[in-house]
Amino acid sequence: MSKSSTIPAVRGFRDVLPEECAHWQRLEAAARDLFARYGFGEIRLPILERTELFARAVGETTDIVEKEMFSFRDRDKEETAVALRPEATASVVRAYLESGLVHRDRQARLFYAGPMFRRERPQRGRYRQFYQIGAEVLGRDDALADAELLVWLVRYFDQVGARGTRIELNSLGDAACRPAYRERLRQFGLAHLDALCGDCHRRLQRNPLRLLDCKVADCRAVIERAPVMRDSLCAACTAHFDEVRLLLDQERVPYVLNLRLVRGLDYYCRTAFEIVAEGEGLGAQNAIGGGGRYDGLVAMLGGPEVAGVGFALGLDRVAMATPAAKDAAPGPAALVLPLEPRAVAPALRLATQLRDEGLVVAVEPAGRSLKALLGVANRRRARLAVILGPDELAAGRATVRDLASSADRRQALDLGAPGAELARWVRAEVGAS
RNA sequence: GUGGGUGUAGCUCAGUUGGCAGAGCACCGGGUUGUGGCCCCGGGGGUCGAGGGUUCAAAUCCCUUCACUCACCCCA
Repeated sequence: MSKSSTIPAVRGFRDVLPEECAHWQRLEAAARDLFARYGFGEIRLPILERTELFARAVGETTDIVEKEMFSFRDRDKEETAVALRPEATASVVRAYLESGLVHRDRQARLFYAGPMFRRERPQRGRYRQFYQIGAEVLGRDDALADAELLVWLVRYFDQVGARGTRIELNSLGDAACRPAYRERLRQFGLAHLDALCGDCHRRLQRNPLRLLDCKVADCRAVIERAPVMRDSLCAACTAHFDEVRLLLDQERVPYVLNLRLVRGLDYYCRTAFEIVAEGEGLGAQNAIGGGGRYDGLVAMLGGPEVAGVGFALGLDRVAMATPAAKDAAPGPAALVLPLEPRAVAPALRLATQLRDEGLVVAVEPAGRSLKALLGVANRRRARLAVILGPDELAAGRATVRDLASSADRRQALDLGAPGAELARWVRAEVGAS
């Protein structure tokens, strides 16, 4: 007689329940609408890719690839290493090349929405399965493309009512100027080794740029004096960055320059940005979006030299930074209440007819007292209770009770009438109440 | 991966120096033969996160473990 135990969800994985889903759908609908206006088409991508794709695109030595991927071997002959995608840009570029989009029209404007997976330690706003909405512009190396994305983001946050969002902007340089800067920064770090924290020692080995955004006070004091990327940008990168900023200023896109902004994925170059949400209980995970330019990525993934720029929004976090609809979901227009088993079939008949006419209708099972059923109707916030008991069956007419006014329309609803007529009657009652 | 906090009813939480497992809300039923909300009465619900140990006796003390949570790290 042992009670079987429940099976919990996997660590870091969670359910998004209807109430929260309603909020998410609003956020997604707003994004789709705005994407359409900016000429983006949706792309639906696989959730599973070859591990190699991310290793090459995101970077072998990034945390994401080194220790955060859900990676395993498929049971095919080659035992292919596959992974749940930790991000989608690599997939978009893979699809762009594989589908031949690259040949049809070098420029592509694509958006996607869906779950990503990273095996990090869960915390508020950080889940092992999280959702991103993202956009990519392929085949465009001009500053206009970068600026358009940022304008999109500002319009989006405005549209969904995200409060306290801030765009942080930086330029990371390109293949011509970044390596030299990277080396200068590394040398600087080595020269101040004993003043830097343990994390920074590791960063120095793996990704010197990361020194720039260390949060330890002692490190920051040192980093203040470190060389700045902006002073190391080549002429082309400077010109590109200046034009992006000029366009943003023209469109009155508010942003703050953050010369210490670094992005974690290897493929970023030139424009890099992050959207940070202040307050609103996001905790430490307050980056609700991020993106930038990745001009070398297409070539890295085996394609021609094609530029690209894009962003991703963390839907879980955007949801936390935007107000959910305050008023609870409205109840059904009518709740049909069969008082006895004989009334069940007519109840379903009636409900189906009304639903076919577009009304929101619910039906309760028989077997409970009228009192109990009306209690249900009240809790569900139904507008009308449609009562089907012995009297109603005999008369062929349902009693309809208006839950707000407590007014009964006894012998009111002709069960033999066609659906459209029933619906018209119900609509009139609901509208009149 | 590292460090801190918290796990008791569906939810929010009490639970004394170790001594019968509790409250509020929610749910179900009754108070009214077929009329909801408010009120009154009653009821069902718990392996006290899990496993082990100490003890006559453990929700309480000890160890281990899991989950959640906050920060680091990382990132959306």
